Amino acid sequence: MSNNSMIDSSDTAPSTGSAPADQTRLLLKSIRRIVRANDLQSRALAKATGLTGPQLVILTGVAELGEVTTQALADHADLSAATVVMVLDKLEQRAIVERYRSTSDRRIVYTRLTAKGAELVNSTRGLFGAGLVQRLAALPAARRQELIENLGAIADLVTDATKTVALD
Amino acid sequence: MSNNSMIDSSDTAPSTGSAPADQTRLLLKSIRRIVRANDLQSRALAKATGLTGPQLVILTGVAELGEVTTQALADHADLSAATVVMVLDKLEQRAIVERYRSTSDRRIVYTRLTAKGAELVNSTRGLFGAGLVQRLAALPAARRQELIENLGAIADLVTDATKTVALD
DNA sequence: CGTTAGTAGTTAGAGTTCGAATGATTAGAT
DNA sequence: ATCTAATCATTCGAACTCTAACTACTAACG
Repeated sequence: MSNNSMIDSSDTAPSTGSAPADQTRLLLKSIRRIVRANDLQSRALAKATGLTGPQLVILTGVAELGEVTTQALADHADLSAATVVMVLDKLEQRAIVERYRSTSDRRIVYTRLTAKGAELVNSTRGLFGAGLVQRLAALPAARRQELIENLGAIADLVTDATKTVALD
Repeated sequence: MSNNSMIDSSDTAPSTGSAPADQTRLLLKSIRRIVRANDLQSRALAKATGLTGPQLVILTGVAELGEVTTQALADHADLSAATVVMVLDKLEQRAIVERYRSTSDRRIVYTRLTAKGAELVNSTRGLFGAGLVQRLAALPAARRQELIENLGAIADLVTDATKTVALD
């Protein structure tokens, strides 16, 4: 199970002493695992429900936010506006949402659920991360809270770190 | 800032009582943030170094594992074998790695670094997640440890949850 | 030996994602 | 009033990812 491969870290460790090289590697590994799980989950969801992960995310976003602009939806879903547009195109084709331009400012496009969309939300919302809910529920409340808070902290950390790439 | 949109949670909450619906939503949100940060970081890295995220991950994997099979690399990097092959194709084109078949079992393909690849690893390894390292180093050691352990636990959780999609 | 099953790697096809460029519309300055 | 700058949404091009075939090869069993 455990592979202590004894990699030569040689002189990679800086003199600062804190040098969490192994910790960083571990963290990056966990992130990749999470990213992959997310992808796999999305595909499985698509097969099971006909809606992919992002489609469901956007759909839920529209359900929660009501009449909503594209950009607001992008912020809410943590996706770029371009991606949101693509997802909305598909949802609109299937008459799950509808879009219309604001009359006061014709640049703005609002999105809202159709009746069909509202139905769909109710029937699929429970499915969204169902396995996760079960596993979370199995944990003590305090532990659950701890995990979620720490995950949020990590998200802050990496989001922030995105802004620092190669500043020499 | 806070939008208490008063969504009708109506009867969605099961009778179990624990029902961490909000917690789940929060967790999924954090996951999407992490996924996105990962993507953005990869693109920024590509622009800065000419190597994309996955390319660097695989490259580092080869550096750590030495002579390594495609599948072992896939496991190490948390990617499918297909993706690894595609990445290796590109790295091989650029003479960063080389591949050769095993003589004892001709199905097996080993990958190893070229001299050029070894050089590249040394020059870019520090760049990999540099922003993250800084931010981690700024934290107290105990806190750092806590975050990393909990992230690992989350990764276990979601990896595991992938196997459960829609079992009624 | 020869057929069958299993394994390692690869290719094909479909889907997501982003940044950059574009079009339309509005707000602001002169 | 008009010209310029900013804003919102969208389209375009490139990259990554996966699963599901497919090929090549080895092993196992009669």
